[in-house]
Amino acid sequence: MSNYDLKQEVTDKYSLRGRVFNKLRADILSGKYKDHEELKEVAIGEELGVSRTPVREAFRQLELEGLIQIIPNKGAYVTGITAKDVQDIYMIRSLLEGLCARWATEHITEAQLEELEENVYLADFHASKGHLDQMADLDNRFHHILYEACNSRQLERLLVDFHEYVLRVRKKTLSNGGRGKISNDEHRQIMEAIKDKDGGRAEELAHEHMINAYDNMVKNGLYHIYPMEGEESLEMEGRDKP
Amino acid sequence: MSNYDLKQEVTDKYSLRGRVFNKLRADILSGKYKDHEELKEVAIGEELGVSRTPVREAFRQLELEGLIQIIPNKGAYVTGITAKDVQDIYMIRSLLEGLCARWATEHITEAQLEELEENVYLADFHASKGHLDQMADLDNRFHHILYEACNSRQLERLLVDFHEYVLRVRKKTLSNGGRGKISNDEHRQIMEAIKDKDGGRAEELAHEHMINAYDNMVKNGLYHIYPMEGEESLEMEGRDKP
DNA sequence: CTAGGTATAATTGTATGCAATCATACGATA
DNA sequence: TATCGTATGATTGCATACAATTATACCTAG
Repeated sequence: MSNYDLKQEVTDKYSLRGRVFNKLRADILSGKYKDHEELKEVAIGEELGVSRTPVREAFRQLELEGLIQIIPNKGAYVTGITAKDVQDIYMIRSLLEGLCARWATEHITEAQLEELEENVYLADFHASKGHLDQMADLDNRFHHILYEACNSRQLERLLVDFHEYVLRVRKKTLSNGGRGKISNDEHRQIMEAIKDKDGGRAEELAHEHMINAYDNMVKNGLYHIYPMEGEESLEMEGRDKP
Repeated sequence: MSNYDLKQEVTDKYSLRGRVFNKLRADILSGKYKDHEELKEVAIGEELGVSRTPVREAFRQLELEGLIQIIPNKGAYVTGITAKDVQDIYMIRSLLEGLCARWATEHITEAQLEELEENVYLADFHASKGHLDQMADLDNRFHHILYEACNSRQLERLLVDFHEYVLRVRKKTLSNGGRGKISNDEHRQIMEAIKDKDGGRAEELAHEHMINAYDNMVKNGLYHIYPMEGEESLEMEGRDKP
């Protein structure tokens, strides 16, 4: 995986609850826990070397993210994620990324615009060199700048969430063929539309960018639902297990 | 308030945690807790007559909904909701309701379509009679049918969530002037577009319907952010407080 | 042999205790 | 007087104990 770390994990990374949450989410999205599988508090707790309390708190959050369903007094059941979910999310994202680009056009600061330009410029360089990790970082960063620039807490929260989600089921999308270069060209167009204060064009370009990304991902089989491959293991590092 | 109950509260209503969650969310959205106010576990717990455990679990969920921010080892702080949040949500919703209508056109069942027709027909009657509560129920139900009909877990989850959200800050939007009638006319047009299998038109109509609803709400000052008025009190009914 | 019921086990829901962390106040020192 | 350090209190993080609920197994009656 790349060395890019989202600035804020959805929940804090250093509490037990946060680590349980992130681990379980990763395990669900990566397919370790199968659809409809029951998650038992004590079992999870023992596996991770923690008590039921942080496990329960993590469950509550996973439920709100739609990854598990909790039936009161019965149990927590994995909801999994299907290929259709991924497709739907990309379609939803394509609309929202468009809206985001439009709003960003109206609200972006000079500093943010400059960072966008620098991002595109740098990505051009790394694309030519085939530096995949850096490309992935810059891609993530590009979108996050727009999320911030759109000046909407609500939209930013949604998009950050979806982006997170997608990162987990996506293999290195940019690593194949010329998509890295093409993707960055699309970034450049978006950036220039924003620079020109052409919100409508920015919206349309961002919209298409997302659809292209999805098409490319599907066409090349670059995403998994339940891969079972040795993804980054998200171990509970730094804690002694009794 | 109307006698309409969302089929599923976001979290179950009869556990202590669920009641704490719903109560806190309502109190935040209704303005009982002001922006940046700190929520203390013991204080909330004592107020509601429960221990810290269910309060903590409710906090975790409220954090994910963006209503509070939890700073590890420090505390939970209310994020509140601003007029801009409401506006943004309506703009986001207008896009997603459009997408929902389009997808619903492709996936709606005969039974669902029939319920839509019945809904519009009935609403016409109640509109002429000025039955506000029934109008509100039918309005909610109309949208929920579409949420189900769109055949997308992801989109449904988002829209149900936003709808819930909006219900809390909205006074009786349909109660004024002729909006009830007009709104139902828009519903009819959407329904007919879906019946005609014209997804594009359904999308556009649903999109505009939402923008109209927002405009009407704002123009008439029919929503509140921090009202302090005697909203339904969402008491923790059915539990003895020691 | 099956249906129903009861006892028992397993699991979740809640409360509480203890440890860790953070805020505050007070005092010592420059 | 200002600043740093320490002590104390408040608050959260986690673990565990107990209560309530649900699932399972076994036994009995028909």
